[in-house]
Amino acid sequence: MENYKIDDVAKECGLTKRTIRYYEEIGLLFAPDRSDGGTRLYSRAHIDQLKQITNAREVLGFSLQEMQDYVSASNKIAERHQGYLQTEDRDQKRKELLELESIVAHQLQIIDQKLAKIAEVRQMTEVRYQRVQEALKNLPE
Amino acid sequence: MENYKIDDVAKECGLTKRTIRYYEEIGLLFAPDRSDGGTRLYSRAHIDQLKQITNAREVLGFSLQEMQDYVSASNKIAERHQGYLQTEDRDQKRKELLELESIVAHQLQIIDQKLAKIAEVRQMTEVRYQRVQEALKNLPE
DNA sequence: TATATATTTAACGTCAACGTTAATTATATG
DNA sequence: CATATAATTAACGTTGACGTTAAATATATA
Repeated sequence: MENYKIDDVAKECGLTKRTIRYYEEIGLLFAPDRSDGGTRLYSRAHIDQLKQITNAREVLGFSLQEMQDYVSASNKIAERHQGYLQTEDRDQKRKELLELESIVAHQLQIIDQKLAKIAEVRQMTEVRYQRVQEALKNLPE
Repeated sequence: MENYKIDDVAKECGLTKRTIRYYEEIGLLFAPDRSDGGTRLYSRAHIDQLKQITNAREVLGFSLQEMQDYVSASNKIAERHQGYLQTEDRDQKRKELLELESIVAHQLQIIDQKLAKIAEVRQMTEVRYQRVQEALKNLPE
């Protein structure tokens, strides 16, 4: 299992080292293991998660605060799916799942709104592009 | 032709008055006519343009600086399309049009990248949603 | 026309999301 | 193993995008 140092992660994810430490500081990113000397050692899972975070942030336009909720929800779902957290009582479990369902449903709703809006903007931009093309065609030689 | 005051515009566009003045200040919005007393009087065109700006900004994730370039290009195209700016020489005209073409083509490219990314994020979110649904179904009564 | 409400400019304040710097310690390399 | 390069924490700095306040007009309304 390979290890990556912070600069490797930064380059692969297109972020700065400061940003990565900052994300860890505010609890957006899992703290990685450390070497004996204290150097952060990342795994591929960290890199993948970081990429997902920046991707989601970019398309959703969320603040880092909002991203924490987003990430928190998806982590809970991942944990559950891997078989952890199976010890609580039924009512508690159901309640938590229903809350997760509502959160993720809301996220889907936001995403779909974004999709609709971006389609609209694309349409308007496309029209502009065609106008420029037309103007170029109509230019006398 | 109706006139709107800044608070009407703010409400319809979902912005604050400060934001609208700020956009005008940095040249993102055309300065509207004023009453004799100095009160800003907006037309429907202003409102429509402002809505387009906020829409595009939201989906593209542009900074206000980047939006200026975006708006500047679309304004040039609109002017041209309405028959202004027809007096320069052919080479100059062609050069400008080619530059506009490149700018708008780039915008389309960015939009399509966004669309691809958002589709990816939607897919992952959808998977999470299904997992929650599944977990709810598998809950013993 | 008096008065309440809204608008204007100017200036300073704020907050998120990092950037930058410095001093210190780790790790890699000839 | 010496030394160059990289990582760490801590702290202060910066920047974009407005918020807020104040003092002076303008506009709307009883």
